[in-house]
Amino acid sequence: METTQTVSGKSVSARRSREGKPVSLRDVAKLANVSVATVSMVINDNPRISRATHIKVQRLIDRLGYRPNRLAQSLSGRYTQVLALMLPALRHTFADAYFGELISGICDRAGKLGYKVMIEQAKPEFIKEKKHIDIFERRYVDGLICMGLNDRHHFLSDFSENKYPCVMADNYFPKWKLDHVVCDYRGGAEQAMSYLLQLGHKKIGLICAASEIQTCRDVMDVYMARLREAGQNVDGTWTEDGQFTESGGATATELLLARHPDITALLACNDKMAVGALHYLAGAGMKVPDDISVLGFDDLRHTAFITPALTTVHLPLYQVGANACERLVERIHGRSERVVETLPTHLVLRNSTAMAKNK
Amino acid sequence: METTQTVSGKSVSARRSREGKPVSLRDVAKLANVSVATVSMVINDNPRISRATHIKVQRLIDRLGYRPNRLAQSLSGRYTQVLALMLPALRHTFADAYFGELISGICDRAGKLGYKVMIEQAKPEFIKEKKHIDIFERRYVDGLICMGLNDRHHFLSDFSENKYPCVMADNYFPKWKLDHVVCDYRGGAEQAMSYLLQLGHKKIGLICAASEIQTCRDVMDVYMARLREAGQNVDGTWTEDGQFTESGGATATELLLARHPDITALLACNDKMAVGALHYLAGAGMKVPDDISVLGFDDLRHTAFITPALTTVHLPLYQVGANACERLVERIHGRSERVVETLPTHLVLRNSTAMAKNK
DNA sequence: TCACATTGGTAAACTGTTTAAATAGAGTTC
DNA sequence: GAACTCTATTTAAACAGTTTACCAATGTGA
Repeated sequence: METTQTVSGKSVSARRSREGKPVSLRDVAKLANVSVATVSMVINDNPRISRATHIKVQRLIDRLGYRPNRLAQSLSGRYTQVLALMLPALRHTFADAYFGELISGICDRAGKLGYKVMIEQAKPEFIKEKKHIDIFERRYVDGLICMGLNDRHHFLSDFSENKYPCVMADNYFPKWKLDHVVCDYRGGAEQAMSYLLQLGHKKIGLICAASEIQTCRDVMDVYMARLREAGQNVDGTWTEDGQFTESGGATATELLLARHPDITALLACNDKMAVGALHYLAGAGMKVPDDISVLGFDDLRHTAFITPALTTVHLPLYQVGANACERLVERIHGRSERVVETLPTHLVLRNSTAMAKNK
Repeated sequence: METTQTVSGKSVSARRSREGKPVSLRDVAKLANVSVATVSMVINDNPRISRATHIKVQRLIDRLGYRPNRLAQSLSGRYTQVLALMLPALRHTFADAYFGELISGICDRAGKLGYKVMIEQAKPEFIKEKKHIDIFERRYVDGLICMGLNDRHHFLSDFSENKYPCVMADNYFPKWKLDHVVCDYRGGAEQAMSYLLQLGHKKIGLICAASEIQTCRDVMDVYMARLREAGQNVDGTWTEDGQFTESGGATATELLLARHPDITALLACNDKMAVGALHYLAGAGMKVPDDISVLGFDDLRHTAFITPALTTVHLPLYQVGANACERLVERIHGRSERVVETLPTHLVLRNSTAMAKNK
């Protein structure tokens, strides 16, 4: 009783004990007449503390509004409970719905697993100064999720061999042994090509992008294979780089149609380029899907609302993000086998595709 | 010389001294034959250290690849050099290009100022558990930038009176005295309305959104005022809530046209709703801009590529993010006057608007 | 030549937590 | 009643830095 009274008479509801300083473990310990170790064990629900002590200390903690300092916790503990997200250093990376979906998945899952998420961008000087290693060595984070990177990001080799917990989201790199969670781009390409061929299209142009990205090469491979299977004689002139952007997609469309005016369908490696294609075609007075079909990849939310609504391969990006996060946390907790996870895609039929016209 | 040899003979290029542990300040001090205080001062460029010692120690630091542990630095120092971003807990927050632009601006500027950025979402339980205060008290971050919040987020009152450094990005709350950097929504609305009136439109519908958001109310105010000035007798039936989404915008358009079939122009409070309006109109067989004009707010990048390309009020969101970040850092460093910054907007003319038809 | 200031550096205290080892005390066994 | 367990708790050493008070060795002025 004595103790309790002293306590309530002191700094209760002040939240800050010694002039302005936040309440610390020591303050709680002193007022509870126990050692700091005891308080620490109470916070961490250590079963070695008796029920009575636990309740007594917990009550005081609540009263004082004590909150453990996470810097100190991380410093003495093994983990920081923070993950980093590595994004490419593009002009307006975050305004891109593709990354947005991945990030949404990651953040939601990270929150559920008790992790905070920190943002990093793979700027040239960031890599040059080895900051990607810094974030681990200086104890900023426990793990890293990378996205939007390509074969030229050699720094990724620093993460092979389990040196630091790191997972690739919707990307993979055969030349480095890294964990990854990706969409099944080959499967998606199969679905897209089967559908277009079924609709009677034979002259199909491909708007691809960076050949330094494996998933993009996968789509190209399947595209070539399926067309050759169908007896078409495709070569490089049926393919054009759209740089993953709307304007790039528009330009690529223009070039492809200039070379092959008889094209009846276009397959784009992402939705932004497909939107660019639609934009160019509208400007050029070609009707989609009557004159030409356009098929995208991603299923970004807003492409359902444009005119014509885009037929596209749905990529489970949110899920990829969530799973990547989950796998990363497993790795942080000690899993040592490499993770290679592929998530299925499906076709979303809308209004930008139709039967091929007999030209 | 003796010392140098010992050094090179020991753990140079190992980066980890005592079995597996990373190099610490103490390791450097020992090998350099100076005190830890000296090494600390070298790292922090403290002028009390002589040129000679500085060079000697710095060389050793480079050789050993020593990196100061940021947890320890932050624990003993005043700052963490981390900022938090508070986003609303929507379904796929990050896939939204509006937030994306703000975030891009914040991240770029934060990086330049030497800050890391951490993500938080204002989920109900996050607020209930006072986690928004936790991030400060538990020393996760030095400051906070909020976006996409509204009048019902009462927890914001915890940030008035300079309790913790916090800045609102593209939002403001008359009822709480908070720092903010916003776009000039009133000015933008003036530009939009002037333009529509100039084109001869009189029957103008407004697709607004959450009335708990001041910037939205600003647009509505100007809309009403300008129409009344023009002799139009507007009331609530000319306004419909589109919930900031494409589908909401489509539904709002439908309702507005059902009530007022003579509407010749629609003003939407954001681009997503404008896109939704275009979507509905295309489906309903109405030609934009011939039958009806549509004007948005935001200037999201992709709205230049849809058909018809959207006329919209450009909001300098990237800049708002960057400035908010800058103001926040100033506040962290001690500025005490409140910041209220408004950035100018401008109209971007594209193809979704035209002269009013004489109905 | 003495008093005093300046310079460059060090030892020790401090930040707030975790955790391994030590210990006190109660309960059991022989 | 001594020896031996448990159990609950404490002590003290990490963790890896920063900061302050202090000290020795110079330099300067009267």
